[in-house]
Amino acid sequence: MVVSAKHPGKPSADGLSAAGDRLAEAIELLFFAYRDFISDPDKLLAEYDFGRAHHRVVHFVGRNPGITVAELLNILRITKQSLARVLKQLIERGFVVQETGKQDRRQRLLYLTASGRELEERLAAPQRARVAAALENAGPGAEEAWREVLLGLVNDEDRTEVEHRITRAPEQR
Amino acid sequence: MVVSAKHPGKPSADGLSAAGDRLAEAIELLFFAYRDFISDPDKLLAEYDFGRAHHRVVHFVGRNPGITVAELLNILRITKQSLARVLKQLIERGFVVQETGKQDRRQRLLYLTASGRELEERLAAPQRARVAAALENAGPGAEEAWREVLLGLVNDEDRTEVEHRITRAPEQR
DNA sequence: AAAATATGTCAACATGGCTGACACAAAATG
DNA sequence: CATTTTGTGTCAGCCATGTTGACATATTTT
Repeated sequence: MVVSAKHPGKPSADGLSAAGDRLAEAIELLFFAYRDFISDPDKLLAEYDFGRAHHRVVHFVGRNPGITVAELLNILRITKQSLARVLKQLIERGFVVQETGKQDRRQRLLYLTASGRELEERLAAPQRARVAAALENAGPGAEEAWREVLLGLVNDEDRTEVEHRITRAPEQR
Repeated sequence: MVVSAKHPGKPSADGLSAAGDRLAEAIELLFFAYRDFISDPDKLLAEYDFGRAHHRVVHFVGRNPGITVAELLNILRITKQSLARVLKQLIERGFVVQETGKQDRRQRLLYLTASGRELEERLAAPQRARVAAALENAGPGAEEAWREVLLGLVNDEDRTEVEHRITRAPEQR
């Protein structure tokens, strides 16, 4: 094979810089993995007339009962107007409830209802199965390495918080 | 600490099912890692008045010179109408060129121009740096495990293709 | 000659981001 | 106690990017 001079091929095509491509491959792999990973719950969400934004809220409220709106915004990194749209629907349709904060009565603490927990469980099941299968297939020890790399991808200034969030019991309010 | 009976806490809060939560944590970690990973190129894209959709096209055309529209659609898993919108802009502004296929003259083979390659490089740089830092920090051997798990997350029916795509030289046309 | 394929395009619509402005209650501060 | 700050909600409008459906054209395959 000859790589066209007019249109250079991928760097590795000439066999000279294959090693330098490993990063590009890793980046691509992350794209493919995420593409399929988030595709799981879509059909189910459609049944509820919900979208991926609803999924994220249900997930993080489920994992952090009593989370405040501000904390949720900090996790999702979206504007409060964007969050309000989906949150309103989840509340109206009885998947999420709000409670006024005891210490700080300005806060609206968010909780899943029984229906909300059921939805969360149904959404999480295929993703858990997918991750479990991938981890099992990769053998023992792979999970630790995998998690360490993912954590390393998080912004430096957010890493501590994420680290706590995925291990810590929910903060008290 | 006492978990409210009215609003059950996360499963791990009672210390009884912490192990079962590992999957949920892994799922969350994937969310956080991807959230920050894709945030890198956004500022740069804004300078060009482009979005993430343009980024994806530039990336995959750059990595697969001469890729057909159909192949690109299969990678991105979007409709041809969605692709057409961003592809048209990339072509009009001189980042991508099309060439009629030699064997099959119906095909439009896609290539980056010099500007396109420059854009691709500028977009990829921060992501490569992020991944490189995460891998280095996780120590030797972590990369292999990380990749294996990510590959395991891909749909069974797509795994072989993805595997080839991230290692193989571009197919001939 | 007819059918299938690769691509392009038009139109309309939905989701979920965004900015900017404003309102209100509660808490924190001087 | 008066003032400022904070947490939240909401209205209005815009934009990017996904969707479906229909149709056109050129080319290849049958």
